[in-house]
Amino acid sequence: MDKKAFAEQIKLEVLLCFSAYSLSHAFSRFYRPMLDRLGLTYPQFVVMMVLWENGKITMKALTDLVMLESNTLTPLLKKLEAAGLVHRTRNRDDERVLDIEITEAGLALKADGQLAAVDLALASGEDLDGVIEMQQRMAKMRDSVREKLETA
Amino acid sequence: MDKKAFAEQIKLEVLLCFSAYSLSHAFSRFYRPMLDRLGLTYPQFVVMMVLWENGKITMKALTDLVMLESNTLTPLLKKLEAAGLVHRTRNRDDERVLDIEITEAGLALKADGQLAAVDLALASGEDLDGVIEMQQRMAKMRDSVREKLETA
DNA sequence: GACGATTAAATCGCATGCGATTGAATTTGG
DNA sequence: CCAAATTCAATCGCATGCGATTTAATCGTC
Repeated sequence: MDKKAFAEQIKLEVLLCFSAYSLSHAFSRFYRPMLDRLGLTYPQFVVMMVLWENGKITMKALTDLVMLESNTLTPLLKKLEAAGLVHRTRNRDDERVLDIEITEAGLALKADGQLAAVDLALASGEDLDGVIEMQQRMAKMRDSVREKLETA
Repeated sequence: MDKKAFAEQIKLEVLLCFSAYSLSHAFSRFYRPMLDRLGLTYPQFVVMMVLWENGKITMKALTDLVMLESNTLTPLLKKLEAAGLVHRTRNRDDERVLDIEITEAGLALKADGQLAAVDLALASGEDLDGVIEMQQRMAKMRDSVREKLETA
């Protein structure tokens, strides 16, 4: 079958990208009740995961870890700051750099937040080995796609 | 190790949900140049995939297929209508129902759109068997998560 | 047939994502 | 040393997602 004939038969439900897209939304909807109790949205939770682990980080390093850019993270971090969970300060040595540091109130959420992360991780319907394998393969696929985008 | 001790060690990079989240964004960013040439965003492309296959569909059926709600799809469909790719009409038999039908201009994008879908499907770094397996497992996981959300 | 319950879509508000641009600080090359 | 290039974060505009609510139409039960 040539590419055109194959293309005519392709359907949304078999597309890899749509499975990833709809899976990501499904997780986000599933997590909402638990994250609501923490007062966090899912992207805010992702940022807090980084801060619970690292305590302090620059904007640049954060963009690399969460794979989002400053145009997304700046408003999000301002909301976290308004909620009292982080401090945002300019770096003394290089004024271009923004330092982000978790506050006492942010640290106070750590235990509950990390417990939530575990509960959520176990809610996928896969067994533990399956969860680990799928997580690794999706991460590998993501890195492969990102690699291709860079070298394009 | 108890749950609390396990939770303290958990990191963003090993979370299943974050792999799905970052994979979905990676696909979206990777696809953008090709979708730009079609004049579509990724969610618009998803809707057009359904319409290229079905020609005509109700809003209700569309929300089930793409797993998004009318509050997301109404503005998106109005943009597609403004671009001349779809018609939106009220159903004669039941005025609550919105019928969505692809136009000639929308059909004219079908061949290019479906070819794009094939190119994109092959860009993940997995071989064909791996693509199919991952697609199926992600879809199964998504359905499992959605099932749990419903019964919660 | 009436009327409360249900269903479908739209509307509103808020929080992302991200391309494009801007502005400020630093680095680099001559 | 200094101007151009680079880097970093912020800003702006637009397009999602989605919870909550509203509006309109239909259904179900008496």
